[in-house]
Order: sequence, then structure tokens, then C-alpha cells
Amino acid sequence: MQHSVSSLLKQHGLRDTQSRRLVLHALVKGNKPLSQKEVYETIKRTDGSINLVTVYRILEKLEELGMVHRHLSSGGFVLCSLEGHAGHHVFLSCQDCGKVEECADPELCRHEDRIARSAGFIPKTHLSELLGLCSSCHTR
Amino acid sequence: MQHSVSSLLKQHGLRDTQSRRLVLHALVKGNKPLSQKEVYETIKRTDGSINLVTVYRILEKLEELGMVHRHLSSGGFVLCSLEGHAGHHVFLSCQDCGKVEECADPELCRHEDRIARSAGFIPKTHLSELLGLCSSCHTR
DNA sequence: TTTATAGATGCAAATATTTTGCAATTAAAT
DNA sequence: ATTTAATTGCAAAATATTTGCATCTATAAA
Repeated sequence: MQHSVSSLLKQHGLRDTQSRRLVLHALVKGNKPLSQKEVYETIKRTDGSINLVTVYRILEKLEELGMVHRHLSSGGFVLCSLEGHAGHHVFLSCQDCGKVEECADPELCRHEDRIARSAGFIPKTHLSELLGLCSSCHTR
Repeated sequence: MQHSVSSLLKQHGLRDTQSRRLVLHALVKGNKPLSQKEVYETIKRTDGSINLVTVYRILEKLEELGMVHRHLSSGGFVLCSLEGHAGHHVFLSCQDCGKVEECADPELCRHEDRIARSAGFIPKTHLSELLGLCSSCHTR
């Protein structure tokens, strides 16, 4: 795990630093959107020490590079789980436990394109969020 | 216009106050998502006087009642232009001029439902945002 | 290895944003 | 007109975000 995070950083041309590993690790463990402060607190609580300002700066950079996304309704950060799907992401957000999954659906993408064009828009990117209950929350 | 804003307030069981009229009016004129501060500044610049705290409180209440929506990517507030479509809104956002249109598309809604269900989710509400260039911006 | 260096981090402090408590005001029902 | 619950303004507190600068460190070159 630690290793995969390191190579993820290198793949994106970033220095493999302790702080960045901690931030990415917090997002992986969190499995839901986390604010900068939540990332900071997760790290303090478990692995080690980091500065809140550093968390801000790291998340800003990771977002620039598309390694994390800003979750729409919560504003928190989630690790981007999709490769090669820049420009179209669908979040499935559980209103109960807060878990967020991400998926891509090419057909939905085309459908949204059509809507945009029929309104005279030239579409560039799409964002969608579906809010509801995840399987483990609604079976209970 | 002033009158329609007043009746809009009453329709939702809200007192028809000067401050609320100013806030709604600012959103109508803005024709794009505005943050609390932007609403505040619009009002100061044009119509009259209001307190920033009041703007926060009014927008919070209008959002609760579904009269305005939080725009996803910008975080600003936009007047809800649709009646009877609670739970599914598609924003068309121009990346150049910032204009935001809103529409509803029942077929898209069903499509998103299917995606959610196939991932084991029980969907409740959907949010979509299509970013691109509006007709007047891409013809130039 | 060691060294040089661009990039990353920590710390302190400045800004900006959002929330809260309370007294004064006001819309609307009687 | 009077009453009253809701709304607003003001001041201040609490949070969140950004900035500047000195120090440190991951990497690449020697």
C-alpha cells in the first residue's frame, strides 16, 4: 500500500515525500470525501505528524493533477479511482454512511452531451452525483 | 418583478421582507451562481443596504425550501427556475461567461437511476452539471 | 557516495469566511 | 391598533484559508 502510493506519486511527476504519502493514505483509508482538516486530523490521530498548511498545499496540487477530485455536494476530496476518464465522473454518494463510489458511464456521457447541444451548449466536461443509500445501508 | 418576487416568498410561506426581496432580486439579475458575499456586494452596489449576516441567513433558508440551489462546481447560489422538479436538476454552465441555465430531463433521470441501482444504490436525488460554452460565447 | 538545488515543508501571522448571541425592529394575524 | 413570533443588525467569536520566509529534503548530477 505504502509502495503503491509512492509509485502513484512518481507516475504523476511528483516527489515521493512523507507528507504526500500520508495524505494519500488518509484518503485511501477514509473511503469517503475528506476536507483538508479531516485529512489533517486523520493523520494526526493515526500515522504521524503533519502541518495543516501542508495538507492544503498537497491537496491543491493533487487536484491540479487530477489525482483527487473535489466531491460535489460535500466539497471534500476523494482519490480519483479512474484512469483515463478525465472529463466525466459520476459519484454515487450514500446519504447515510457517507461512502462515495465513483464510476464512469459512456452512455450517460453521450446522453448529457445531447442535452447540452440541444440547449446550444458546446459541452466540455460533465459532473454528476447520485445521492441515495448504498447497499449495506439500505439492507439494514 | 418586485411583485413576482414577493409572491414567490409568500408561496413558500415566508414573510415578504425587504431583505429577502433584495436577495432574490440580486440572484435574478446575476443570472449566474453568486456566493453570499457576491449577493451582498450586488445589493450594496445597486439597490440598497443589507447586512452580510442577513444574506447568509436568508440564503440558508431559501436553500432549505428549495427556492435556490447550490451550484456544484462554483459553490454559489442560483435561483431555482423549475417548479415541480425537486430532486433532479441539470445545470448547464458556461465556462466563459459564467452563465448557468437549469433544465430537467426525465430520461436522464431514469438513466441515472439505472446506474445507481446496478451499483446497489437506492437513488434519492441527482445532481448534474454540464460545463462548456454557451451559444453566445462559442459563436464569438 | 557526496553535493547541489529546485521543490517541499513548518511556523507564525495575516486574511477571509462563517457562526453565534442578543437586543431592536417588523410583517402579519388578530 | 395591538400583539407576537419571526427577522434583522451589530459586535464578537470561531473557523477556514492564504501568505511570506526560513529551513529542510528528495532527487539528479558529479
